[in-house]
Amino acid sequence: MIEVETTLADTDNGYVLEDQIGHLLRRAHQRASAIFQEIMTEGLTPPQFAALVKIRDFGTVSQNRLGRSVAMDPATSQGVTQRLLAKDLIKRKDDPDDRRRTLLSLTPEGESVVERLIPLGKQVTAETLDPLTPEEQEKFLALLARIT
Amino acid sequence: MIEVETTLADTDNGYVLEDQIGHLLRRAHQRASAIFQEIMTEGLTPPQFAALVKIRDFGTVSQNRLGRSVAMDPATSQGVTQRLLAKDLIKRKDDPDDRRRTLLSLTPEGESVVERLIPLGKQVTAETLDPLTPEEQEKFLALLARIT
DNA sequence: TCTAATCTATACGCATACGAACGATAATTG
DNA sequence: CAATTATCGTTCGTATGCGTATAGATTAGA
Repeated sequence: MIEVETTLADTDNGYVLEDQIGHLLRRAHQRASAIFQEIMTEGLTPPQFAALVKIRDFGTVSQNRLGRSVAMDPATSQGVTQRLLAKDLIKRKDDPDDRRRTLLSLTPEGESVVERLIPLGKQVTAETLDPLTPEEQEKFLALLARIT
Repeated sequence: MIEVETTLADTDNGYVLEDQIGHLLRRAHQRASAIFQEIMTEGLTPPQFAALVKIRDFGTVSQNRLGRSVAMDPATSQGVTQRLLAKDLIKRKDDPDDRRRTLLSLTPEGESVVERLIPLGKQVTAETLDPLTPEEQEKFLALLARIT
């Protein structure tokens, strides 16, 4: 994570960067990603882990539908899928019913990896929320979900 | 922004992706960026606008210090600075007191752009927070700032 | 003072992230 | 049924964002 230095002489002007939601979201996301990288193994990134968990939930899913379910652009899905394929965590086959589609599913290794990493995922969530009390955490998540 | 499709058959397992703070932060940040793009002009990105505002606040600042103040890696600062230079919104000169440094400041055009765009920045913030009531907004920002 | 640690800017590689465009295929609709 | 539309996966271009490495400059400490 990046050490942030405070501005000493804010010329202000009615617009303080540090009060803007976009800037705060960017920094909070930065911190969450940094915690993820520290805790998670297998060289998995947050989007890769999210995709993996979702594929497990679906069992079998097209690349496009996977992308929609985790809020990834088709172009982004493409890259994430490629990297999971390269790690042999997922496999693909043509959809017999729709020749435009490719169906994704976990490999046996992918399944065991997901199961093994889910506890770490919970640890990431806990550490990211650590600065807040349990009540605050609940309140915060509820509000955050609404501006999503 | 990306249309998110809900999983129908969550095999769950004690780990629901949609409840994880990292995933929610990623999506909220996505949405905030999308709103920014819709409203802002000049082809400025959120980090570019943040840097511009900060340079205005500082008056004159080294590239490195600018980066720290907006939570950007030195490598990232580099790219953002390059693009602002290419748009002629900022200028650079060598620091006479420290030959490692380069001092950044706004060009006249940069100054007028910042002043013109700040109202749009406020609009972005307002729209991003729109799903929440004013009291909720205040509470949310306070909590968000603490996990930053 | 002279060396080691730090700081600054830069460069490269990898991974999101999105817009735009494209070819192939499906679905719709007139 | 033919023509238009929509969907799916892919590729290209641009912009963060971080890790790592490097080189020059500066500072701190022995």
